[in-house]
Amino acid sequence: MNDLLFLNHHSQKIVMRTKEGNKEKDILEAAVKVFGEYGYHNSKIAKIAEVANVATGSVYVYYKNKEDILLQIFDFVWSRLYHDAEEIYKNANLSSIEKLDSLIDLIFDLFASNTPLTLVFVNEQNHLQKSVPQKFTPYYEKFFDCGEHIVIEGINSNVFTKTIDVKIFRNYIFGGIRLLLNKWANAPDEFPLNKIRRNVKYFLKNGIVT
Amino acid sequence: MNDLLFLNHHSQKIVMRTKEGNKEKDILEAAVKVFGEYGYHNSKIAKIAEVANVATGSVYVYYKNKEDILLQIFDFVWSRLYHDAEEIYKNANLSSIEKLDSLIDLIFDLFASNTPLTLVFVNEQNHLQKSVPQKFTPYYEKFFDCGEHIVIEGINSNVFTKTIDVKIFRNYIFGGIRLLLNKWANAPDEFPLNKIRRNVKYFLKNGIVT
Amino acid sequence: MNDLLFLNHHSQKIVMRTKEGNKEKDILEAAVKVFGEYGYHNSKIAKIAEVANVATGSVYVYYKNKEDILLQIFDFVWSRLYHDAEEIYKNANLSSIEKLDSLIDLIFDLFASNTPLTLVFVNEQNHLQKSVPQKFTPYYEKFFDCGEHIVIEGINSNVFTKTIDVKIFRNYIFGGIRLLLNKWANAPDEFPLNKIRRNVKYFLKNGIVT
Amino acid sequence: MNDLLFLNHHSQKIVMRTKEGNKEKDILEAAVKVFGEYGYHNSKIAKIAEVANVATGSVYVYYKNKEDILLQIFDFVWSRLYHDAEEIYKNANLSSIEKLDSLIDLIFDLFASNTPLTLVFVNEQNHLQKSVPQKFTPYYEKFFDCGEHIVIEGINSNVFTKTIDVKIFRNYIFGGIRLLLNKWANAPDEFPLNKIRRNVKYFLKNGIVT
DNA sequence: AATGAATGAGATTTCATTCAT
DNA sequence: TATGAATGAAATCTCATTCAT
Repeated sequence: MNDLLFLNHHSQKIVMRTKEGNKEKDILEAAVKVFGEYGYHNSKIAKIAEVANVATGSVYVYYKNKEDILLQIFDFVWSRLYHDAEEIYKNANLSSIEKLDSLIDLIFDLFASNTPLTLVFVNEQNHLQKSVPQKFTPYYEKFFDCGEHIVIEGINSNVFTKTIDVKIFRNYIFGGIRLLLNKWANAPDEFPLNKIRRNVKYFLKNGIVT
Repeated sequence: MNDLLFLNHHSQKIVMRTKEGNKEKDILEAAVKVFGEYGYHNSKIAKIAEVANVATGSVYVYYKNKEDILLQIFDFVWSRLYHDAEEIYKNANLSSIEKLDSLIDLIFDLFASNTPLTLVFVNEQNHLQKSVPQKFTPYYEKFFDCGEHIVIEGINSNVFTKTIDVKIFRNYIFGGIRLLLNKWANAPDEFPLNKIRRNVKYFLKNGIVT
Repeated sequence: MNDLLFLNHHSQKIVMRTKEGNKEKDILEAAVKVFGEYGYHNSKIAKIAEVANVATGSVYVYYKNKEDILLQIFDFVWSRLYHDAEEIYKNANLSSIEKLDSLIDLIFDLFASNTPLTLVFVNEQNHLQKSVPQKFTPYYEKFFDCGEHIVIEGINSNVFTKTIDVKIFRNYIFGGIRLLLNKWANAPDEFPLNKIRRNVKYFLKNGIVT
Repeated sequence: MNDLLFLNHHSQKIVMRTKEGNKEKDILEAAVKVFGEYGYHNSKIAKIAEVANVATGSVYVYYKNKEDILLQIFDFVWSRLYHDAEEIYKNANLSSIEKLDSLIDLIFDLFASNTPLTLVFVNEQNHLQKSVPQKFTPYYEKFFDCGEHIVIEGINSNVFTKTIDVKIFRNYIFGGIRLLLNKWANAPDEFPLNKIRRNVKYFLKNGIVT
């Protein structure tokens, strides 16, 4: 979560990096590491507290419960993705193809420097969508709507084919990217991010038939 | 899991369908239902036993532990996929494109009639690959190798482009299909399997640029 | 709870006293002791299990949670009181005064040999009526209705005075008895049960004015 | 607790009513409300602080711990009751019967305007007498001694019967009143205080036999 | 093989109390 | 005095697994 800003429960920006520390942020970052390493269900609150260098009880000062922590992580990620995606969508200087490429870049750029966050992102979303769908971040849908609009624009301007179903297409790409991010996070040397990025851009535009 | 054969721990075919029932198979099928509905971590052995109509303790007569049940499910699925994929691969009457299409069909055909199995397949594999990678079914790799060979064949015969990285391609497709199967299993009307199948075949061959 | 029968969750009589033991009953009796000694809120499930000579988890095999145990205790007591009270009420051979005296005896007889049960009875009912009133045993109201009917009978036959409000009277007596049972349970020598019993019968009939 | 004086830890009268407020008193009054509503064991210090409009930590500036707050409440109540009872006892103008009636009135008058205080009084005394008997307010015993003396006076002057045991009698009445106060506090319309008062005075003097 | 009662380790969560400011 | 973030001990409850029958 490096140099990124994010918002706490009261929508105040958490940017403090002073000596006194920022426990809310420390805990969230620790949770990302722990969830990333062990998976949500095998992660213990005590371990998160230990990694965050706070007492167990302190976790509950900032987060309602274990699930809430995961919820905040996804809220952070999808909010970022959505806001950046919207900017791309609104950018009149970009062609449909460029917008789609930028969208791909956006995702890879966000995760490029944060393996644990990637692991949480690719592995734990199902849990939340199953268990507390009503509380799941609204940015998720908004992001996809944004992507959909870009594709529809491209179809209307005859750059993209009419043949495809947009809803299916968006899930197809996202599923593909998600699994590739997973592979990268587990074996960065075998699956270098830039190679993945290049291939994905090619696949989705041209397919593989010569 | 209907009319499919599968193998027990001693690699004996389980086909018995006598009156007394086949508890090993009953338990596995019950587990698929329960894991599919609640997710692996929220599934209780007692619930699986109840659905299978056996006593809790009986589950441990046939399976070492909870994880082992999941392992057997994936072993069954990937074994099926691998064996069928190999047949396609070896079929001299098919072109590379036809083989690739058949591979897609293979997957969709397997899951078409079994929503719970689909849900387990798309949601719970990560768990096993994280937690017991060394025990994970060898058919998984074999299946993908098979798919890879088909693509390489196509590249060599100039039907498929050299531009792509085969390892990345295979994960890209599989990730896309996996997420789409998930969507279908949760909302079959919104995501009809045949529409998905048709779109996927188109995407992977042609991409979306006109 | 000595030689009394009581019913388990499935309304089966629990009378077994064999070597194999009867854990459901053991736990309930242990709970009476522990609740009686420490009070409900300061009683630990682990302590109850220890006293009952079972594992902590076994408590939850038979009881939904801590509150459920208390609920079963009160259900047992009030069911006993109600059923015995009804018999008295229906007994045509007794005068109204004799019925009232028998009602008093009934209560004292039930608790006479069981100090811990008395302590639970006099100290912990508030908790349940506050926290889970909807689940509280129906025998409680039924018992009091019974007592009320006896008093009304007496009023109608001019043995008891019209001056009183029956609902107030019933709570007055019961409150008085409850506190006296408490005193007895804590200091049986200072407050001998038979002396209490004799006094109570006198008070409620004659008052103290000469 | 309205216009009543009470004493702080150093036996100084707390009467200050300045703008800045009187936190010690605010906290005690808040505690009465919170204990009354939730019961002692389900009341949280943080909630008391919130109701008192002070910080959590401030509670510990004035009270040693949670139990101490309850102790102060009972000390306040029994001190009031004792001092007023003593006045009645010493009043040479009253007959024994009048004194007894005044004692009843005393109790009802104290609680008449303060439902939460009543609830604490009738529900939480057991807790203290069990858990910290050595620290329980001395006014409790003194109040009862006072009542006892009044009854003994009556017996000696032949107004009250010799038949009764005074210790038992005092607990009987007090138990009855306590339960009735409870009923009133929970359903003031069903159990109007004056009706209760009238009935209690009648019962204890005349009993119910015509 | 089949059972299901019994186990007990373990994890989440709560909250009275402390203490640095 | 006053604060309220931080603490961490403690307790309830869960449930995979065992084992005597």
